[in-house]
Amino acid sequence: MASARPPLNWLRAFEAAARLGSFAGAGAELNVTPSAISQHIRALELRLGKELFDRHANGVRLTDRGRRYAEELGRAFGLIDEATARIAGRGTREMLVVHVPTSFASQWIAPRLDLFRASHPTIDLRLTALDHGEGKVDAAIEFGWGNWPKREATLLLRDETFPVCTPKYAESLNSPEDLRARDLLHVPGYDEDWDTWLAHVGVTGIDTSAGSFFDQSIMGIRAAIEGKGVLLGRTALIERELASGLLVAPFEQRLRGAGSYWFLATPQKARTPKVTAFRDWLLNMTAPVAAVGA
Amino acid sequence: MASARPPLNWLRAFEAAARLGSFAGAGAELNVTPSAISQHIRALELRLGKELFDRHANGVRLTDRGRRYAEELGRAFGLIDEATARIAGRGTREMLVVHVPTSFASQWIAPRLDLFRASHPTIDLRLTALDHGEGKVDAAIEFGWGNWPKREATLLLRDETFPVCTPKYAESLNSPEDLRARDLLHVPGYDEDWDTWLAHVGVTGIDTSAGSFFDQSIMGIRAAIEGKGVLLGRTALIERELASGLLVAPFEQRLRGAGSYWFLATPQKARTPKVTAFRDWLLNMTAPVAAVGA
DNA sequence: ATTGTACCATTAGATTTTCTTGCGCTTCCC
DNA sequence: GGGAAGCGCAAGAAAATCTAATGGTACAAT
Repeated sequence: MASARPPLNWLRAFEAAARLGSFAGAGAELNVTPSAISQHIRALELRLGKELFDRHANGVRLTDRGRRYAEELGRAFGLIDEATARIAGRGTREMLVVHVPTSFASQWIAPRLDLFRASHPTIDLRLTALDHGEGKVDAAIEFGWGNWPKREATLLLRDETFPVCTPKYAESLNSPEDLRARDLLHVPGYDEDWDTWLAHVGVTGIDTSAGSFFDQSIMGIRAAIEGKGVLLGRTALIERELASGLLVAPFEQRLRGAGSYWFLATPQKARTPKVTAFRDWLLNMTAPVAAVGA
Repeated sequence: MASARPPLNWLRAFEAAARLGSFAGAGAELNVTPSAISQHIRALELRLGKELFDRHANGVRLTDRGRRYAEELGRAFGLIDEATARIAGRGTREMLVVHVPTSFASQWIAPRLDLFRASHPTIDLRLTALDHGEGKVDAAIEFGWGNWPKREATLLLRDETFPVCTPKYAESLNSPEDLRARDLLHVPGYDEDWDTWLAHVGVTGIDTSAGSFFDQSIMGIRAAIEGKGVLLGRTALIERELASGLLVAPFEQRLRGAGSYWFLATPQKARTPKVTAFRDWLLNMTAPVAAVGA
């Protein structure tokens, strides 16, 4: 009878406190303060009309009743964990759900996933480009300026913007002026676009309203790889293509943008081990940066 | 491993939907909208990386995986319910926690508890005078004007205020002027006090700053029963004493106050069966009144 | 073919639940 | 005597949950 069941979060707090022998220990396991645990257990006792712990100034002790209840709850939670592990098919592994731009996921994270898996075999990643609403994902990676409200923002990558194309396409590009006669590939949505770059290198008279436009960088990258034009690329998303020679930078001028890629998580989520582990791994994979609390 | 466990409320929503075969059915059982169930299950599937339901425009169908998972979760929740029933010692009975003024609990509810228990044998009551903070109690009974924010208020009792004392004490009280030479018993905190009543009956010159003062009506009632003075009593709290003759009203003038006793619950709590049952019972026990949404 | 009903999906914002913070207290150890 | 550890409490902040509104589809009834 669901309606006689106490709130499950209270039971979770109680079971953890009983198993670990302290509110402080339970708080550490559940990533909350001991005060939160105390309030849950107090509420549970109010609801049940029974004392589960004897209170002492230097710690709590389970009552006999509390110990029996905790044992049974422990078995129930064990069943839940086993069922979840069986259904998810990952044993003691856990899922980390991250909201990431498609291009960053494909171009930057996917090529390194083997490294993450090797160093964190118990964490499965789910990268989603969709917005699932508040609290449904564990963390996010966003491009911007780091000033998101209510999120801890950790700087991952500063980007540089510069033209790229195939080596063959580059043969006819000796100076930026040569872009006039070529197809420009655009990915709108950033402050740095063809106008910005051309102004940066002091070239005028090129029609930047022409060319092909893509909603996502990865589409433009693919078009460039297929030799369909010159893409205004960004470092983070094409470093493998540059390294392999699939794409080259026909000019050496690069534009340092104001935006960067940031790792975002709410303070509560940021404290969970899997989020911490992923963030630290990302930081290891990128240049040293300082975390900026937003 | 607690950290790989999905949020328990998501599991609860999923298990109910699976067992009842619809999101609408699960919503009805858990007193939430089907939309809430839908969002929880979607989030769970995101977290697990597995589909638990096949979606159809006219309803959902469990996948095989979903059915297996729901069966195991059902067993776990069954363990939780059994353990809770064993510890609480009330089988399928459930606890209703109500925040009530001490005097109202003792003087009005307690004398009728047998009637409530007889008509609702599956609901145990816990009456508490303490404030346990938001969301820790299921409902409240308060004295006031019915304008609490965010609470559904149902009028229970309008009160009348008038002097009461023992029959023996009343022998020397032929008119309100006779109160001048007697001990007044006060329960401060109401708009209607001795000053108000005396003004109401047109009597002046009685020192209402003298006498004994009690923080709770039940103390004053006991003092009156012990013949220690004349209490300015209120209908709801002394009807049994009046009926038994322990206390009498030496004068017939009664003061209709502005305040009343109200039954309060948040809209969410108000929808739960046990809260509904208790409120309806209270209404049956009191004069017919109209519910006022606050 | 049309209409009504039932159900679920999605998004934005409201509400509720949960949690943190700050402070206070006690016990125990050094 | 002082420091460390632990829990309690209340107020307010943060997070989680939920509702409302709208839209869509399938199916049954007409």
